[in-house]
Amino acid sequence: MAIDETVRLDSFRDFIREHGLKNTHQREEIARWFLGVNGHFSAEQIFAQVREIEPGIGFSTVYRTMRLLCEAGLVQERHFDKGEALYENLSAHHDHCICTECGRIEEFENDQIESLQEAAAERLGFSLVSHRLELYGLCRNCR
Amino acid sequence: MAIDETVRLDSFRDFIREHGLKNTHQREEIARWFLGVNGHFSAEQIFAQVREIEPGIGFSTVYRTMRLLCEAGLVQERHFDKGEALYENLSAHHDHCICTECGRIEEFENDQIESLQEAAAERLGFSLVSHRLELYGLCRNCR
DNA sequence: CTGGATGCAAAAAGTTTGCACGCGC
DNA sequence: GCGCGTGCAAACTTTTTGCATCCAG
Repeated sequence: MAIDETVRLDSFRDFIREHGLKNTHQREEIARWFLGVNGHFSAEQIFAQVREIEPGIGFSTVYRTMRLLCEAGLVQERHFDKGEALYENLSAHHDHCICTECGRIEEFENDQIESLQEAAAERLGFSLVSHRLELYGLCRNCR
Repeated sequence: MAIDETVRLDSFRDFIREHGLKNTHQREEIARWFLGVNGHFSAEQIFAQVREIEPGIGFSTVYRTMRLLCEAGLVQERHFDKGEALYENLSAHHDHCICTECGRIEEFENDQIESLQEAAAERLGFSLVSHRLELYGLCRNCR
């Protein structure tokens, strides 16, 4: 995990360099923090966390850097059932199971479902690029 | 479909009455229009359409009525990959296949996937209430 | 008549943009 | 030094709310 984080951070630095951009302090700190966590965070949460490390940081820089991380293919922006965007590290693919009561999010993967999806898209004449599967229900503690 | 629409409209009227609310002109027109269409519409689109029938209508009334329709279980609010909310009639369950190029949305259903989802949720200790499955890809015309 | 519903405008919430200054390269 | 990046504030977009008035029951 620490290793993976380092690899991903390097991959972000490469992305920056390859695109003729600059590797600033702020980008470095946002990426370092975000690539090291698991879960789903809003821009506001990321801002709050990174501000503890880099006090002068601005909101826009968070948005701008998160967009960069998305373009670099390291992060994905998601909209669960609210309007607000949540960012998530993109590594191995997985789907989400969300508790409607307490908001707890579990991740899972299921190859059988994946291949049925592929087939379903094909039947509609689509070539499948990606998908989104979210299960909503009550978790162990809430039901 | 015309029959179904009438049933659903009556069901909305019942919901209103049972909750001690009032069956206003505006609610009636919004519900009548929306329950009669297929597809996914933003508040703005609904507003524009209903305004042709009921010119004086306000934006807030659209939002308020759509919320009522959701509470009545007749409509669902969805967020595809943008922040903006889209409303959809909730009748038979189906999932969505979305073209990332032209935005075309196809609906489908697949019982095999449904039961695998049930099993996957169970394995995580969740009792499944609902789910959301969206396939993204290129449609026949765009690929 | 009376309380909920409406339309408007203002406020919120979330996100983007313009701009002058600052700092990587 | 040049030009991209930053922070700030203002603008924008989408949705919600406060309030005076209106109208359904």
